Amino acid sequence: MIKYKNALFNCTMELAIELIGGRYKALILWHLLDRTLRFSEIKRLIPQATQKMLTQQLRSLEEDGLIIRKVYPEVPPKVEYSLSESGKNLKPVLEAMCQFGKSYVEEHELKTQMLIHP
Amino acid sequence: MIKYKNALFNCTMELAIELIGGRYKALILWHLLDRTLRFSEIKRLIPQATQKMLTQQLRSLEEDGLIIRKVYPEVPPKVEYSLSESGKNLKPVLEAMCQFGKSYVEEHELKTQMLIHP
DNA sequence: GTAGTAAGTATCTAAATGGGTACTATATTA
DNA sequence: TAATATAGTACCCATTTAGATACTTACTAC
Repeated sequence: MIKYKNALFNCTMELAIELIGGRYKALILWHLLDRTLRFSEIKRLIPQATQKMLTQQLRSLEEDGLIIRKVYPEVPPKVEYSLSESGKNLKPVLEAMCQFGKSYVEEHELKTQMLIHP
Repeated sequence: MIKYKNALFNCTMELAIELIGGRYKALILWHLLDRTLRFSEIKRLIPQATQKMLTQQLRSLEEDGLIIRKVYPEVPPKVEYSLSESGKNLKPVLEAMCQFGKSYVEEHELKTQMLIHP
């Protein structure tokens, strides 16, 4: 039994789901694996998420100590997000997920189409 | 770009999240990694989920071809769930998640307490 | 003849999630 | 003088998700 933030988890798997199971969390972490990103860059990388959603997910990831939020006291604002040490531990998970997705696409012969980006 | 069930995904990671991101999906798959399970066994393993939720998640996993549902024409009913070949490809993901959870518990010194089971 | 069983479905309600729009700050640019 | 840029917050509404409860089937045990 694991206690975290007034919730009980029966196994580490349940805790892991709680930590990275959010709507866009794994995707954000995946992008941060490459490098530190500004808020606007994340928004551009995940256009299907609204600004509110991104802010929410980023705050949650920060609270759980998976990412680090660095605010520069400038105008216009500049905020950089990067992976914490805990967050970096997610690398095997994220890479395995990506690999699984790839194999799933191949097995199920999902049409992969390139779209020209303006 | 990947097209799956009338939805578009920008990368395999997004698809993977769609497939295993549901409330109890990863947990169900994790338990099925060990062995085939009857519905009632899954219910016992994940008591925090209602029957409706479990049925829903299991149906979704079946639709996505990650698990196999075998119904025995008996009364009372007997239904067995097992991993498909696609589902078995999730093993590295699930094991990495579990490992991450473990390291997170250690790093953050979350009290792990044993509860006596009646 | 009643109770219990396994794996559900149906229905209703409550709570969480998500989207849209408007608003904020202040320095720089046109 | 007005527009632009960034990283938000505030508010309202719609949708989705989740929970609780009752019901079903047909066989077996009591």
